[in-house]
Amino acid sequence: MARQNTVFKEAYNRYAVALRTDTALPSEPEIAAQLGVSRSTARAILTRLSEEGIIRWNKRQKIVLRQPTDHDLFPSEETDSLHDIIERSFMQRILADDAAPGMQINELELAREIGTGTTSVREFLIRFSRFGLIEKRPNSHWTLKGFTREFALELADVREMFELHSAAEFGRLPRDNQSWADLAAIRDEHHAMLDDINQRFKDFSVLDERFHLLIHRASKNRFIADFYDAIAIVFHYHYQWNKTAARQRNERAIHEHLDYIAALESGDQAAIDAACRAHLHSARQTLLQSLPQIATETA
Amino acid sequence: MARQNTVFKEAYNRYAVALRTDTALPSEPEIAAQLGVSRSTARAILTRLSEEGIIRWNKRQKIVLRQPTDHDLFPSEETDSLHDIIERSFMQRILADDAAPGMQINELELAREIGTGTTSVREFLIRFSRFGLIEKRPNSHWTLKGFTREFALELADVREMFELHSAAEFGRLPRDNQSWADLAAIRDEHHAMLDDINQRFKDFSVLDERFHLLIHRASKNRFIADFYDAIAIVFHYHYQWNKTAARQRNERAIHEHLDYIAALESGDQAAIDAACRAHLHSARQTLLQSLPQIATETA
DNA sequence: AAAATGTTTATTGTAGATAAAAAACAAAAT
DNA sequence: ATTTTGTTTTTTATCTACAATAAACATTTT
Repeated sequence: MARQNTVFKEAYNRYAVALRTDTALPSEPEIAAQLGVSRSTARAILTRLSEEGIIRWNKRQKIVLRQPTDHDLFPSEETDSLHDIIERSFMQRILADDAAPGMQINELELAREIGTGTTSVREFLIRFSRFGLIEKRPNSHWTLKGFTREFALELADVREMFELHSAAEFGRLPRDNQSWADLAAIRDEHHAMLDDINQRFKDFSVLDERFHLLIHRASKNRFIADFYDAIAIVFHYHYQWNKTAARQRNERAIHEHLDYIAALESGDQAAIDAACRAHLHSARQTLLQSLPQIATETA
Repeated sequence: MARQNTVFKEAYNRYAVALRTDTALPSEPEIAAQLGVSRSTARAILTRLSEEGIIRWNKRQKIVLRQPTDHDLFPSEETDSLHDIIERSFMQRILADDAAPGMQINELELAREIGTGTTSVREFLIRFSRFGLIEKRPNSHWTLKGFTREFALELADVREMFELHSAAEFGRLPRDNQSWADLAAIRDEHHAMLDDINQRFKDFSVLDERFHLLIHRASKNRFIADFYDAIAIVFHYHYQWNKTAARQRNERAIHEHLDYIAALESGDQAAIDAACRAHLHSARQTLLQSLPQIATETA
């Protein structure tokens, strides 16, 4: 097998669930653009929908005959991209308790375990190496550096430098910039979450990511944006496996965010700096507390 | 061909040139450690040296019979690692005048031109992408973002944040730390270069890199260190193709370095901050002036 | 016993092949 | 004339295979 058609299957599912009986579908290029795939893939979707009797397709005429059922969709195992499968599987391994810093990472073993070829694993590891959690010795194995206290501190230091910079830039944005409207929307979502904190505290991490991403976008700096992507992925998996005192921690963070947002909206650089520092300081504490207690760097 | 034996050939050359007639060679593990290769490769080297009549080898006895000549060495084309070949070839392309920002990068075409497989090119591009000069659209081509004014400004911003941080950390190092001795040595080299500036101004870039690397090491932060690696590679190629007003520019930079070093040695954080800012400001100007004038981002 | 050499095994680095997906080209319809 | 559909070509993503290299194991030497 050279390549799985996961792009097709995933897009097919996405398109099928949105279909409504008796409606007419747009042109092929439009469908392709909607789904973010090429027209070739869009046509493959239409072909399959037609074969399954879900639409009647004749050149420009595309009529939805019936609503697709769950039975028509591809199972979720077949729609995940190989990259995502490897990422999940790998993160699970390195965040597991038995993954000690200094451990060797074997490409072939990983590939066999995941049920994939070595090339994909190699490429994943190369991409992943920019997060600073693994390191390669040339012509030899990868080494797991691990989610240690040192890692957390180094990450937090860079994050603070970048976010102070981005926040200051944000404060300088002209008032008619779209980001101010986005910020106001996010502010309102914070209030809404706070009103129903007991039910919704679990949704905070998504909101948190959106908030910080908005701030970092203001810097218009590709290195800062890339670094925040890395942080977001690492945190995503880390907090998924380490859910401690989430309710209280998140409520506190929401209040800090609201102070921070108010400072941004005031446009007062000193206030922005202070509010940003306050939040980053407590974010650092949260991160350090979430670390597995055993893990210390094996220099 | 699965893999070229460039590791062997490069290490063979390195070892051969250091041989002296009538000396005895150390044990295999020791040779391997000296060269930074495995014992397997070290043995391959000894085998070849023996076959060529350069040494007499019998178990522990390894006597150098004759000095190897240039004729005994492998030609330099055969000793470069594939990664280096691809890197050079690629940098040449993207720094060439006809490489306009927004241009597509074709893996297969690049591979054919370099005379290598696509896998190696792909892996190179993935690694190279962290420098922010190229970008990938999933399932589609790479795009050259190019050495533009935007790139230079974003790079300079991050560099300044990191170096101000590292310089402050350097100032806090205990006086018995090895870095202070290294700094003094580099200070002396600056003076020596200044005394003979007309002859030696071309060697400045190497000294410059060592100086800044020493500072960044003080931060003990893997993200800062990695970023400086990226800067160093980009600058290495960039200044190789853009040699403008090197004499004057370098002399000025040496003076700034000496001020900066004096500030570090004083331990006065305010002085360090000021000297660091002064140098970074002029480094930014140098970088901007070295840009090709045509290149502006195609958003 | 510890270190060196001799031998075998495991792992990485790279080429080549192939299906999926994108992109380009050609013909038809508004 | 522009957009849409039909068809072909190009390019990417991924698997498999294999030589180079590293690493492990076994034997010998000091």
